[in-house]
Amino acid sequence: MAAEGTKFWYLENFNIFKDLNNEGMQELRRITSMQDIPKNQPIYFPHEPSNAIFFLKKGRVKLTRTSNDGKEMILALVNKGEVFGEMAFLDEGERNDFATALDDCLVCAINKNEFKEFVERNPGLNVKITKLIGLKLKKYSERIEELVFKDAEQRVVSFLLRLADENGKQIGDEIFIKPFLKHQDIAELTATSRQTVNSILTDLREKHIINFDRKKLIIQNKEDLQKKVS
Amino acid sequence: MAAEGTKFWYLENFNIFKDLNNEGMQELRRITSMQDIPKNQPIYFPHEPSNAIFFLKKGRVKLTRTSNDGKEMILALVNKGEVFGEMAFLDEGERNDFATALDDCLVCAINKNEFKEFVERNPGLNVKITKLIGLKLKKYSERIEELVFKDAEQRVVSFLLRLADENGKQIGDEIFIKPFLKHQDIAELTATSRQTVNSILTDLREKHIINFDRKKLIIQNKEDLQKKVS
DNA sequence: GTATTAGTGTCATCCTGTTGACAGCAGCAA
DNA sequence: TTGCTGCTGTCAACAGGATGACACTAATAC
Repeated sequence: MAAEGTKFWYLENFNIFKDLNNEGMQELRRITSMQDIPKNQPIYFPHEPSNAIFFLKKGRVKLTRTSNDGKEMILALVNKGEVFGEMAFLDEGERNDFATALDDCLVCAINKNEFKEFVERNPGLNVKITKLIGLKLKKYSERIEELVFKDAEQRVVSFLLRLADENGKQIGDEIFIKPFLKHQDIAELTATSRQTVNSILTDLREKHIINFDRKKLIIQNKEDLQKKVS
Repeated sequence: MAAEGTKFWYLENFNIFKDLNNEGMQELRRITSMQDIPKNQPIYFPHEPSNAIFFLKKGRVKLTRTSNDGKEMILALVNKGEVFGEMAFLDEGERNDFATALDDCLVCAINKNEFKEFVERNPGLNVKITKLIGLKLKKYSERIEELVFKDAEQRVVSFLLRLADENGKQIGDEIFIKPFLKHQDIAELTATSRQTVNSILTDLREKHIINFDRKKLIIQNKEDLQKKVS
């Protein structure tokens, strides 16, 4: 589902390291450390000093924030091949989000200071990092727009469509997404309640637009889904 | 109200050009063009090609988005000394927001391609641009958090406090903000309705926490205001 | 195999904030 | 001055969705 070769930079789910030469890759390997993170384990906490950026090799990660009165929201999902915690690069003093493994993950941690020196020696990375952050900016602005303009059903449907693009496999005329998420997570991603997510999903299932269980989601009729948010 | 000299980069409302040497400044001047934009006039439209970035010398600008069914929201307010339209630098093909002058403005437009070449010759700018975009990212993430966690009154109050920080003048123990905004604009900034903004402001006025008319806002009791969002 | 826990399905209740409607006011134009 | 237009103030009616409660089912642990 990756959109390689398109002219739109923000569709290239880019690996910022792909143009490095051999020495570059070796050096990069030297300043990184691999970590296995079991499912549901934290990767970093809010208020912890920001001293690394991460590259996700395997699994999924969620970045969350908690309100003063204990409610949770998911800021973003991170998929295999994506970078997270990149605000460390901008001298963010301490984390203000909370990164947790959604599956068993393999994470590649790069020390912030070593990375900065590395970027100085490989200045081509600068633009890539800027684009990476610009990409997140674009995603966030779309998120804001959604929260303002769309109702609960449209937000959930938009999320399902995004999920299909990022994690779906087309099989015949259906799109399979596996593993799925629990309803509570979808609620925290779309700013609704668990119950509302459930009733929206159930309703879509009754109309044979989607099907799902705890493990997977199947989009049976993408067109009808898209009509709901057009 | 600017927080110069603080250790937090994201509080430095920074002029990305301030460390340029003389030649740099001269060259910069060569590739920019000044434009007077009268109040309420557009600066750029959605879907227009993104071929310049802007530096606001005088006045205020709003960046808005419109939903399919015609509703408006304000993505950000831009104050004197700030950069906007910077996504052009990242090869955004066309604008996806709408920039309008809120006052009579003086705007400095820098051609995208010439600016890119300029940055290549002044690589110190790279990090500054990245931080600039990172700053917006941080602001947007806070915005999302607000939309998810806070109710209408808290969102409006948070906005007033931000406005006080960015545009307020402390006189005695009161903070003056002038010019103010119309209620409709505040509604579009805080994702509420004009009527709700009005009733919130009126309520705060009755409690002698703020005072306002069409021209100005006075914050009489910042502590009480802060208590509402703590 | 059974117990325990985590997640799902469903409902009635309530409440925040939207909507539409209209009156009053300020500011500008002629 | 008169009129027009855009903004503010207020209210009643309505609705989308949150909340809490509880039964049910799948997954995991023992």
